[in-house]
Amino acid sequence: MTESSAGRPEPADRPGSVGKPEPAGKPDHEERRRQIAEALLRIADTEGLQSASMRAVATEAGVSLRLVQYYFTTKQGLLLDALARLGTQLQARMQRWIGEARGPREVVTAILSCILPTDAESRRITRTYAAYYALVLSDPEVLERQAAQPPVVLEGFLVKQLRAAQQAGGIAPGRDVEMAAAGLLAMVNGLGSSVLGGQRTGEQAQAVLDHHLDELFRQPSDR
Amino acid sequence: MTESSAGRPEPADRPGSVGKPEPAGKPDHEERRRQIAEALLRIADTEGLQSASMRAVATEAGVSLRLVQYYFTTKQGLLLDALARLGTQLQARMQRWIGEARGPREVVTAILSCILPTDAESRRITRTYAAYYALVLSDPEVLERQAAQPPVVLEGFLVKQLRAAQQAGGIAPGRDVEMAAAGLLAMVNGLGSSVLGGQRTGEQAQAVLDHHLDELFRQPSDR
DNA sequence: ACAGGCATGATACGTGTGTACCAGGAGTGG
DNA sequence: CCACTCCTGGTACACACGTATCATGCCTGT
Repeated sequence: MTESSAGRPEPADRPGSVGKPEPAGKPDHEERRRQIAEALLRIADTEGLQSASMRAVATEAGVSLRLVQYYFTTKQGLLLDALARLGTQLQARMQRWIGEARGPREVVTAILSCILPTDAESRRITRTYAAYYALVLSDPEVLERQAAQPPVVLEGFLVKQLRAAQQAGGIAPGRDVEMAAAGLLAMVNGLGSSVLGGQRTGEQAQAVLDHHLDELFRQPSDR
Repeated sequence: MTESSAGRPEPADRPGSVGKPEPAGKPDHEERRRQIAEALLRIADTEGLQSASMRAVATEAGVSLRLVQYYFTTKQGLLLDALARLGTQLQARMQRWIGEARGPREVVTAILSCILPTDAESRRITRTYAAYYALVLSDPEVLERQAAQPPVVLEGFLVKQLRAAQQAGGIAPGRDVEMAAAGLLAMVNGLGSSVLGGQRTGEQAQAVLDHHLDELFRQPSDR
């Protein structure tokens, strides 16, 4: 049952991008898979994963049930593939945000606040991740690696950035940046949950984050 | 569908605690309900809510399916009742922890670290809450009030304690205690998620929390 | 032109679900 | 003793689910 998302036949001989933009003969496998997986993610976002049956996904994607079965043999395969795509989307968003940042402090701010559900895209991503959360917890081994990788590598990256900011003099040298990184990441995660739960708006969450970043980046001489 | 957990007939004439500890004639309604609801929570903890069918709950509780139906007419009723009980359990645990604390700082520490999944009881409670999380998110209005109440009142209480600590001189007067409370609570929530996700041990999460509490309670003269 | 395989549609199957129905036992007030 | 209400067991129903099966179209290589 360790079926990876690359377990399908996957013709392997991609004809490249030569002419013929779709003569309705050979459909683009990857495009189809994307279309179906995103339908699943859309349902997970709006109605939760428990409403994402194979039939519902097929309807949402505008294809027949058989097609969903064809491109993703089993439901678990579909769930895993969609989760991987969600991870890719988040990663792309984060790199986009990081790219616009100048200097270590802005990079740190970008990393953290790009996860907060403040705009439509991040709300969607966060809600969808939340939908997967319970599933990942109850399915111990299979999904653990797939989903537990991002957080740990992200935390390492954050530590690196904080250390850079510290050496540049933006953070007091006495600070333990590993502890700070772990705390900030957990805080952002928790803030996201509270926004999704309706106890806070995205702007309020952002304000809390900003406040703590100000606190972290305050020089001892500022007081 | 706004059926509260008190929607059952509820004989209303509790005979008090007079003699007859159970002649197998009239069973104790509340005791039965507790037994069944805790079976549901046990399943939610170990296998997730999606495995908590009426039949599974009945088997786990050692009663017939009909009994579960009898005491909780509908499944939603059972889910809500069990969630309310879970909240009560967490509240009881927290008051127990707070009771052992002397001084405002210890109260704050107790509030926060009693949520962290470090011992068996808190692991159980946290996992079970996590199992409910997706359900609450996808069911907007019905469950929102039931579950969104604790966090907001808890945050208010935390603010009060932090302010007390601040006036007692334990926290620098310049600190915004409301922001600090929101951040800490979110951080504890996020730390709990990471422990459940297996990225951190309970002890490591506790260490992160302690570090940030040290930071918050540090006097300006300490540096 | 013809086989062969890829792609897709319609439908069936077995299972598990929440809930409803019916029948009977046990205690109690008249 | 007789209804009467409160409990409890067994079972049935309708439905939704994931998956499997059969059949057919359409493109491609030779």
